[in-house]
Amino acid sequence: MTSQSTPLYSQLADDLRRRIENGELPPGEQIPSEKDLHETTGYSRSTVRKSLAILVKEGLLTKVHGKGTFVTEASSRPVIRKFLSLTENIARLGQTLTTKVVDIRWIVPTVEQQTFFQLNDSGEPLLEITRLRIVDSLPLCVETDWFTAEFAPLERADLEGSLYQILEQQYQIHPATGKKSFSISYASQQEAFLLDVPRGSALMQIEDFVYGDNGFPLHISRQVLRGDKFKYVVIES
Amino acid sequence: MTSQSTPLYSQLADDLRRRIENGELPPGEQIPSEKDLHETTGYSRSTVRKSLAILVKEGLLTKVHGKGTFVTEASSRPVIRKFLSLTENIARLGQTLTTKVVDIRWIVPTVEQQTFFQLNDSGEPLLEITRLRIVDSLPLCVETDWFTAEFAPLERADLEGSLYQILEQQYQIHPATGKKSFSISYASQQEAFLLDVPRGSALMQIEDFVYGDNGFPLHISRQVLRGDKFKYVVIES
DNA sequence: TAGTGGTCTAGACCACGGG
DNA sequence: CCGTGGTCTAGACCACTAA
Repeated sequence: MTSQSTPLYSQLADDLRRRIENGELPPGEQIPSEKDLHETTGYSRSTVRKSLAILVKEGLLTKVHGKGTFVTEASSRPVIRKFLSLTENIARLGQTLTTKVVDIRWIVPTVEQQTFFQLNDSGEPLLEITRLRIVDSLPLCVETDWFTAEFAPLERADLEGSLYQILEQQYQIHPATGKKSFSISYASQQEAFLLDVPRGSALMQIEDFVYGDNGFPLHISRQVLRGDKFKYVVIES
Repeated sequence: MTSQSTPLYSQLADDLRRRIENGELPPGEQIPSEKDLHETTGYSRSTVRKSLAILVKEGLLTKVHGKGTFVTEASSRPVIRKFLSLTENIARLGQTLTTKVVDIRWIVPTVEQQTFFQLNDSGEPLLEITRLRIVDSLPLCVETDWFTAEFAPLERADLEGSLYQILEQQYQIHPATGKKSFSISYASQQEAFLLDVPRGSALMQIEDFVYGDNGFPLHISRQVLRGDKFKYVVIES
């Protein structure tokens, strides 16, 4: 009854994720066995297993064959767990993330952007949002996001928080899959100013091409961050 | 009959992967439907789906609801698909990767390394292998790998190819899960020389803490690469 | 409407860990 | 030995795409 059309395994995964982040299921704790969850939820074991697989992939749960499933120790959790989740991940580390909107404008898409968004040559512009993200008063990164006109209302949204949350709550869209690339770029004048580094400094550049869970292109994101001050960690499995 | 204890879904995934890399299933081509594969292989649809999920995760296949499953276009494939797979991924792009062993030595582990490998304070040394990897005569990265004494025979192996292959063939161990981190470091004298860049140049640093499929710590790898010349791409799903 | 992939079930047997 | 997670099956119904 939580919702109508979201799959059962997503609902169960969301529920467990919430209980983990609440502290109800603390790190190191063994969670109920698949059989238990099957019985208490009424879902089949396959469905339960699919839920757990999601959380294992996110690094929140660890399975041990023959023993059970455990909440991953905080120390070995990925710092950044999924797309656009800077906000919550920073919060979990007990640090504060503030966001300042630097610029919002409509731009003519590049060829690469046109391809990704499957735009005709109709000259449809893209919404470009540039924000500065600051951790504990230290500038972390300059993030630029591009959206299609479909998301025009974002222009008037409160962008000083988590874009991820806005997308979920106002559009019922969850970033699902995507392509992420890492490279090095050098600080432009604006980036140097915002990040408080010399112009031309080496920055880590992370580009995301993100699809929503409906399979359609959602947005493009480009972050440039001070790679000397931060590490970007991902868990693979 | 392909093998005895490897799961059916792995066997099917391996088979399809081989057919894709052979060119038998070219990029863009639609592969047989899940129902077809179920009938021709005799495996259940769930098992077939699990195989496909693996290849989708690796970026080799793309599913489209209502249409079918297709071999991913080469242009949108991840450059580096899994741990230690530089060799095969470069090969797929039609480029040649050569490797030169720079240094092999036994070193005293750092605290971080001791923790990962679960070493006692017995002073057990680690095998450190440093190699230069060159793509089409352009130096790509300096890779340093650390192993426990268990892998001492590596010292006398042919290290000018794929470490990944040696581990699979001689130790029957497959890199499975791990933690990867991205940051920026600056070229040391040796790195500058090997990569043909000025000393102090910004390099992309990728650290891997890799576990084998038996769940035990396998090795640590550190790569520093010319982030101005290459992008490191990962597919998320 | 026919064919595709997406979700879900109920049940079976195996492999591993620890008493 | 028991309880855990890992693999696998046979079948059902739904949602999407395209003719």
